Amino acid sequence: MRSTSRAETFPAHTPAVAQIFTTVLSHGPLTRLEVARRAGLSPAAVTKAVRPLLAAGYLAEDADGEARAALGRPANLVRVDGGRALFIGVKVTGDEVIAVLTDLCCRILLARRTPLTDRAARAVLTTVADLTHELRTAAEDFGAPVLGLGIAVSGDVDRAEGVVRYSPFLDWRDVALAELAAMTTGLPVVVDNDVRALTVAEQWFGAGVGLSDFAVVTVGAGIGCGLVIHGQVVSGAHGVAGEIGHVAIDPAGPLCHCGNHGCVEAIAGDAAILTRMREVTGRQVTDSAAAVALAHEQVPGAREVFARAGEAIGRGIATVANLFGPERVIISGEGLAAYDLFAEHILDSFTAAAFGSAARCDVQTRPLAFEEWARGAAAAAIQSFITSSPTPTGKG
Amino acid sequence: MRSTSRAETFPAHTPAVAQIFTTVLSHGPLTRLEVARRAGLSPAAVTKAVRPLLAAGYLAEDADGEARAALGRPANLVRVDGGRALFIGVKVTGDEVIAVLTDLCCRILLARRTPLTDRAARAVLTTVADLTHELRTAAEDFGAPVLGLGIAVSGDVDRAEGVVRYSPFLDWRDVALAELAAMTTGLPVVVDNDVRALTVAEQWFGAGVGLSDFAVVTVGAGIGCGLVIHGQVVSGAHGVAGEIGHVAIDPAGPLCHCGNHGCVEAIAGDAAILTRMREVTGRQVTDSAAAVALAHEQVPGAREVFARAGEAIGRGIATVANLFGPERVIISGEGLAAYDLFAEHILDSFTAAAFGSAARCDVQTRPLAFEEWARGAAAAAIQSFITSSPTPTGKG
DNA sequence: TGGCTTATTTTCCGCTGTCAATAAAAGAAG
DNA sequence: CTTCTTTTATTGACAGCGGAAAATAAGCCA
Repeated sequence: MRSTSRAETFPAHTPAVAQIFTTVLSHGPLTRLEVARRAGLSPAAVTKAVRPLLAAGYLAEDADGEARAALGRPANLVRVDGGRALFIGVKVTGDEVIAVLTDLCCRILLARRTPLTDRAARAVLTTVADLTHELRTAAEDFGAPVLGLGIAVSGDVDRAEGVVRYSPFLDWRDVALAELAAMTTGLPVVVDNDVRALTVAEQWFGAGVGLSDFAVVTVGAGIGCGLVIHGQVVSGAHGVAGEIGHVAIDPAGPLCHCGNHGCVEAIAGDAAILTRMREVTGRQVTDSAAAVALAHEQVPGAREVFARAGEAIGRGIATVANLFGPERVIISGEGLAAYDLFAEHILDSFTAAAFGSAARCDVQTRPLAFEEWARGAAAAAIQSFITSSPTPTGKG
Repeated sequence: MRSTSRAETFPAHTPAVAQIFTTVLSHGPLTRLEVARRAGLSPAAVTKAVRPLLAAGYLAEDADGEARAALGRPANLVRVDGGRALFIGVKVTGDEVIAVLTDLCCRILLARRTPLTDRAARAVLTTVADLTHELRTAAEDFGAPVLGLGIAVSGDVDRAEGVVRYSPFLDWRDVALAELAAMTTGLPVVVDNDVRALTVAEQWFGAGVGLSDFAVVTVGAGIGCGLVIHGQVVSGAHGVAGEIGHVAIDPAGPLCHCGNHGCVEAIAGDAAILTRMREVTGRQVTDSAAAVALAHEQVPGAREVFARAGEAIGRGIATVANLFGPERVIISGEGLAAYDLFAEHILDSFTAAAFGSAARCDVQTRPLAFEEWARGAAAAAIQSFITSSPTPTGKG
């Protein structure tokens, strides 16, 4: 997180405050007593932590809960005032930049997309700055300040340093994106890997709320995976983790760009599906939509291409489940457009390949709108805003 | 942890004390200043935490460090007094029970093994109790009390509850082993999965010291894997994790007892190697030693069997590395007896299959003496002794 | 014997979160 | 309409942890 201007910070002077706030953020309006139970604190601590947050406007008190227990003093529900602060999330792909404006509860207020003609860092930075400026201007209508900018990039990203180590799609190496973007926008900036950002969004605002161990699998051009273990997003000792796309499941499978045979991505990635679809049907298929159409038109062999892809994904998920035993796996990604073609095969092969209790893992799917990646970036910015302590506390 | 008698407990009234103690335990004798730095605390806090531990005899002060900086007041090294307390670790296999007596530093003082004729829980319990009694009697010579008993069992074990949910090798289901053993021995008892226990031993006393993300892979009858992520051992939401043995790497591979084809264990487990060795050489091979001998004798095809197994293990490890990005992978297990036949193939296929930075993961091997599994159980007991807080502090 | 340097201890001190008591806000009971 | 009961929220005293800074200790070196 870099910032040039002295930006507004979150008044979380103690871990307990941050924890209480995130509890309210994730679990909707709650009574103070309920918050105390969920956060493992005493009610007194909650009262004390909530007061400054109310005063600062980050929390609000609902007049009254509708459905009330007949007896006793009525409870006052505490909720996050989403309108108190705004955030911008940006996803940079090889072709375009997508930006969203969200509130503190990570609800999307506005979305913008701009095609990208030049992938050089400088050009991308300009586009990001322009979009940010545009959304910031629009944000004035909402009467709340924009307090952070999150940028999601695929590849090897060092979030702590704000540096994109290596992004194959953009052909970037060691770009200090957070620092550059902070200078041009004047906002605190978080840069993170796109899948990890999406995982943060699920952890705080999605299907991962309340779970300490889950995985997010994204299906699309690449096959990615974000892991949350012990309540924390896994980044890997060398900054890379969750490479489910390059889990090799079939030595006899097609050659992957990573040099191995039978990676999940080499079977179920968009490009792989297109290639195979061309081989099988003999037709010119140039995009995923066309491939899906062929399958829906019952063109001979077309469905089998998706079946094979689904099977590969299912086996990849089973591998994840066998290795760390998540409570839930959330499947998402642009590739889900073809989910009706996949679903059964994913689940079947997952069930077959999951060992013992790992099969008890709950496999869900979640549609992924095009702005969702950018929302992930916003979630990362929100997370950083809340947890980045104003007091310089090191961690061992 | 269940205990019938009021056992001696560790005076760790605050997390800082436990952390300081484990720092000294893992990182050998240290000056207080050094401990403070490593634990991220102030020197004052260390002094305060160390005092009661010295008084209770768990820590001791070395008169003086030999190699001293020329200048300034000489430092006083603080170390754990291993002789202060003893622990017993027991590993139960299908054939025998192995027990070790260790000191607080998890150094093995004595080891015993007893064949197992009856796998019923009652019979095993009797054997465990006998061995425990024997070691406790012998422990009197060391002039320190035995403060805990750890039992390691393969299969699905719920450590928190002390229950063996399901152990295929023993054919146990829902055996409340900790409670039973605590009743018969009067010691605090920890029951854990064998691979997890071994992982704890590596984390605290072995090659995992100081690492927050690493994996332990065991090669033998089964292929197992213990994971430490974010400094904690991964247990999985349903109590099962690290099933690297049932990661399927080749749909065309041999049928595994789990019902899938090409699991790592179905290629590289002891039984798989023996079966394949018989097929390839046409000889009667009944144990692993014989298989290793054939390979060493250059019997045609024999080396290839091990090569194939090594390759499977390497690919399994690469899968772990791709998904979690550990800093290190420690390979161990009885199967390492054949390591010279494996090594190259494991490393080659790991390097080939690891994606990007995952290949930077440090792959080590570590010989595994027969008592090592039991030592893991002792490590679990030690860990539990130190971290189980006397004050009932819940965690959310 | 001073001076210098580094290690350890001491002495406050702020701060956090708990405890126990109290206030608040209803409906229920008389 | 008052009083009781029940549940929620708040208050204020308090204990304890860990930090900062200053003091002290313990050697080397002139």
